[in-house]
Formats: sequence, C-alpha cells, structure tokens
Amino acid sequence: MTATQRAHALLRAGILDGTRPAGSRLREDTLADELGLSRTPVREALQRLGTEGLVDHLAHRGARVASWSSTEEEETFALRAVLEGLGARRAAERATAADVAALRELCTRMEATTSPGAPRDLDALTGLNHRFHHELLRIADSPRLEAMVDTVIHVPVVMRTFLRYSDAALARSQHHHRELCDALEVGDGGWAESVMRSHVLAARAQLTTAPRTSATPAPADRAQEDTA
Amino acid sequence: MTATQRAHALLRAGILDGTRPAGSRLREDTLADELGLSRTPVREALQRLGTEGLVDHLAHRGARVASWSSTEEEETFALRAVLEGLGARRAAERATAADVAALRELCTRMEATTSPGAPRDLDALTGLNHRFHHELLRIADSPRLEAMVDTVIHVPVVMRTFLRYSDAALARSQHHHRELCDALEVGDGGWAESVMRSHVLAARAQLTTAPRTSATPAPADRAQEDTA
DNA sequence: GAGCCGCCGCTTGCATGCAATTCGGGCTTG
DNA sequence: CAAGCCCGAATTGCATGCAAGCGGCGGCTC
Repeated sequence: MTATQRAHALLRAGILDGTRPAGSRLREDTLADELGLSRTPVREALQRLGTEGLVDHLAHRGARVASWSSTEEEETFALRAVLEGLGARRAAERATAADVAALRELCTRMEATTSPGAPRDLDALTGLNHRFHHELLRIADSPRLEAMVDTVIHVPVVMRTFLRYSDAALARSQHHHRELCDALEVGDGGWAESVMRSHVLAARAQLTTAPRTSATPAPADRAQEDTA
Repeated sequence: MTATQRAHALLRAGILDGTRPAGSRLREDTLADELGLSRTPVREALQRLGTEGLVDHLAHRGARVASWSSTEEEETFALRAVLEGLGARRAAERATAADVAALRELCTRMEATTSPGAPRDLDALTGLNHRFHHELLRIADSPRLEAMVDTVIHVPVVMRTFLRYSDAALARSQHHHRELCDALEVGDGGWAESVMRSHVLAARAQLTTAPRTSATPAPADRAQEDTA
C-alpha cells in the first residue's frame, strides 16, 4: 500500500470516528509528522478527502475537518436513497441465483446477531450490513456508481443509526434486506429500487430520533478500507 | 487561479473535446513540459481526474485517458437521471418566484436558438441548457449533489446528444424544461423529479441513434491504440 | 530449443527546499 | 481616537532530486 493511501485511510478513520473532531485544523506538516510521512502524500490525501466532502480547504489558511450539520446528513441519506436505489435496480437486472444465495446467507447471519437472547453486536451487524450493500453494488456492475456510493456512506454514521434503532426498526431493516433478495430473485428492478429507497429513508428518519441506549457513541473503530 | 486548477481544466478540456483521445498516455513529466508547469500540479490534476473517472491510473505504469464504452456512457446517463431527478425534487421544494422566472427566461432564449428560420446554434443551445441545469441545482441548494452532477456531466457529450436530436426530440427537450418550470412553480417535487428523469432518459435514448447530420462525428470516442 | 532468472530502463511515488499568498497586529496619519 | 496601511509570521503551493516498483529483454541453464 502506498503512503498516500495509508494517509487517506488513517485520516478518514480519524475524522469519522471522532478522533479528529469537526472543525479541527489539519496542518500538512503536523500530520506528516504524526503519520511519519512527508507532506506530499498527506497533501494528496487531504485533497482526496476534500473531494469526498470530509474536509474543507481554506485557501492558504489550511484545511479543517468539515462540520456536518444535521441537514447535511439528511442530504447525504437522500443521495444514498437514489444512488443505492439505482444500484438495486441494476442488481435486480443482473443477479444470478448464486448472487441471491450469497445475499440471503448474509441476511441469515445478520438475523443471528439480533436474535433475542444475544446482546446486540453492533460491530458485527454493521460489518455484515456493509457487506450486504457492497455485494449488491458489485452485482450492479457499475464501478462508477460503486465509487460514488463509497464516498457518501460513512460507516460510523451508519453504526450510529443502528444505535438508534428500536427493536421494531431493526426488524424492519432485516425485512427490507429479505425483500431485496426476493426482488432480485425475480429480476424486478422497479421493486428492488423501491425497497432500497424505503430502506435508506427509514434509516434517515432515525437521525432525528434520540439514541435508544445511553451507551457511549462507541469510538467506532475501523473505517472501511477504501477500495473504490 | 492555481497551477493545479489550470492543469485540471486544461487536461479535462483536452480529454472531453477529443484533443487527447481515449487511451492516450498521460505522462506526468511530458504534460508538465507541455503545460509549462512542474510535475506536482500535473500530478494532482491527474489524481482528481481519476476520481472523476476521466483517466485510469495503472500502478507504476502511468495514466491513460479512460475509454468510454457505450454501455458506460449509458450508465452515466442513468446516474444523471437519479441525481438530477433528486436535484429537481429539492429545487421544487425551494424555488422562489424569482427562481422560476429566471429559468423561464432561459427557456425562452433556448427556444429562440431553435426557431424555424435560424440555423441551429448548438454552442449557444448547449450553453443555455447547461446554465438551466446548473441553475436548477443551485436552487436545490445541495453543494454535495451539485459537485456529484458536475463529475458525471461532460458538456461535449451533451452537445453530441443535441447533434443527434431530431426536430421533434429537440422540441420535446424544450417542453421538458417548460414542464420543469411549471412543477417548480407549484412546488411539486414528485412531478419535477419525474420530468427530469424523463428528460435525461430521453437524451440517453439518443446515444444509440445515428447522428442527424453528417457533421463531424466528434473524434472523441474511439478505442485506445497508442502503444501496445 | 525452451523456460526461468536476473538485470535495466522507464515511470511514478515520496521527500524536501523555496517562493507565493493570506491574515493579523501594530504603527502611522488624518 | 479611528482608520488605513504596511510588514511579518504562518502555511500552503510549486519545483526538483532521489529512490522504489514494475515490465521487458537478454542470458543462462536444463
């Protein structure tokens, strides 16, 4: 892995998990020092984070971690709704039986992490959920779309969403996944797109809801590897 | 304007207008020489073009102008359909009377460029059309969405689409613009989104149509061939 | 004669030094 | 006393040198 990629991954993780709070300054030489690199790869990583909307650049006055107002977060979900909706449509038009089987396997495992007795394992659930959505995009076979979704999905935000889910909302989320599998199986793109939109917009509705537990906002580790 | 921005603009223009054909190599030092800059800004511009999908990077083997297969171009239009559809919906939810008036003014001017007697002025029409779509996104008030649309709309491609338009298709395009204005005026987001989708998908349908005139087929799209 | 290994050139990737630009503070002047 | 200007510090933006990685070609071995 190149130094630029490392810098990008580390900075992105730090921003998303709250280690680098919104508004904090990101000086090239300081970061280079912190990460044990030179300014060049740090600079390139910052530029890329800028295009992803995670940092703001201010002329010659340095870069800062972008602040995400709640309305901007809602915008992000609106974007996800249409982009992942398109992905689901395309996936339905292309999915093979094996693809659907793989997705159903992920559904089963997700359901296992939320079975009554077991404590909620949000890490596992988030990971599986992420894999489900990514697998769907892989089936959709549009690298461009995949890359765009990657820039708008920030895993820790998704995890915070799960934190807010009531049992009923969590169950609905799982039902959406199952419904998507069914739509893919019969190749109904319109159905798949519609379900995916519902799925994302349902998640958005949780943004304005109080967290379900008072658990710490979980210093969510791991930001996904950027594969793009 | 910074050197990086200049390099980005020049390279992008060259790629889109066909000066740099798909598949041609883009060596950092050669480009730096051509543009009278050093490798650093050229390098940053190339990276940015990479995230925009206009160039492909091949590890330590250099960058090349991306080749756009016809299916990829169709994917781009599908992306535009959902993204601009969302933009139209948001615009309808926010437009003021003055916004609608400004858009209608643009419609009038577009219609003037296609009035019976006048020869088709595609440059003017493309420019006005671009302004119309951009104005709509400005009204939508979502910088993130605006940036995304910018990366998927490549003006010369749109112009080639106009080249293929029959008189009837051109008239339909204008009617779509008018209809969008009406939807914005009454604040009907669903209507606006629907019309915008139709508008973009109608344009996509022209991709597989033979050009209307025998005007230069725009040397822009052709497979690689450079070194092998 | 064919296959594999190692060397070499080409190009990017990274490091570092210098110039350009912006903002803020203090001094001068009306 | 207020306002404008100028200068300085801080930080990015750009240039250039150096090294690492990758592919191709030739030679060596079997």
